Amino acid sequence: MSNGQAIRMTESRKAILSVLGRTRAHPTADEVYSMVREDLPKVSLGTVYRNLDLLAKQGLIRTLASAGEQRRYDGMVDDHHHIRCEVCGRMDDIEVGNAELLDELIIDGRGYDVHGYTLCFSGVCREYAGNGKSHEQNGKGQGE
Amino acid sequence: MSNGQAIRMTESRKAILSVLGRTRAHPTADEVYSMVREDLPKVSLGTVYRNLDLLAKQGLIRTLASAGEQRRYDGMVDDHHHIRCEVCGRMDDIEVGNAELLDELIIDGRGYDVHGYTLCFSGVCREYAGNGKSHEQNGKGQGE
DNA sequence: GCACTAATCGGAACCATTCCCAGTTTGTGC
DNA sequence: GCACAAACTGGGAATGGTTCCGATTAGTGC
Repeated sequence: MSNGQAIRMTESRKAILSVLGRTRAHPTADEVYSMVREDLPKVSLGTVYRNLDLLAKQGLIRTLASAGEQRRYDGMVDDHHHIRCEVCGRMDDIEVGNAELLDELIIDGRGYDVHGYTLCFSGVCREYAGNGKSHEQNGKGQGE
Repeated sequence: MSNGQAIRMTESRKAILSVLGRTRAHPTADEVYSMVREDLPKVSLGTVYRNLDLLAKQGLIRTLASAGEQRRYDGMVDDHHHIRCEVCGRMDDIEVGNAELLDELIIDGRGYDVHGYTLCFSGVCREYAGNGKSHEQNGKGQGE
């Protein structure tokens, strides 16, 4: 999915890639910002946003989906899926069987040229599970 | 999925349900707002947001996922899936085979109590397909 | 009608993200 | 190393979706 056109690898871009490469979390833009500032204290938030966007377009990182939530970024670009905690919003990788089954699922694409899909699970992470709170989001089908 | 506790069905809530019930589009909050204002010209945006949220919690409508995008709402709460145009952002329903296969897919939930999943396809709608523009988003796996 | 609660309005506040622009850095040809 | 153009950056302002808040209105039980 690289964009053909290679981009110049500046200090700030290297720092962003390094930050995303060495965390297994899926940080938001401002989390990336504060981590990058440990290496490059003068970097600006605008630069972080601009470069996250650019690196995602290049296919070097990945942007994760979650409606109305802050955008999150992932340094791993190979094919894997995620689960989001409905309580605290953290995201983890999740191991899934043969999700490529999905490729054969579409019956009627309504005239769309289908490129891909987002598959994101939702649930409650270990930290918040079983403490009595009922977090009934949208259940099966189309999570929040 | 209803919340047990029934809510009072006020004019503005009825109007929102009616608007969502008679469109097959998946309007954003401010599209709902302007449609509701045709019936109830004095309704405020805050009320629309509050009630969309409330109705979604009640399971009477559904909130649709799409990272960094405006939230969209759907009056159909039964189990179906969506496709989003990468160019113009519109969302349509899409017909999918036995997506309940997904229920058996999870191998390692990383300690999460898994509640459900979001499955949203991405592509280019009829209107923008085949006009030479290359819209290479994130392809297969984890769309934007 | 009265008291009480829930819902609403309108606008301000909030916050993630994008835009703008002057200044700096980088790459290229010499 | 020097000059030049293009790309990049920092800082801050602007934008736009969403939430919050105080005052007002509507609904409910008595």
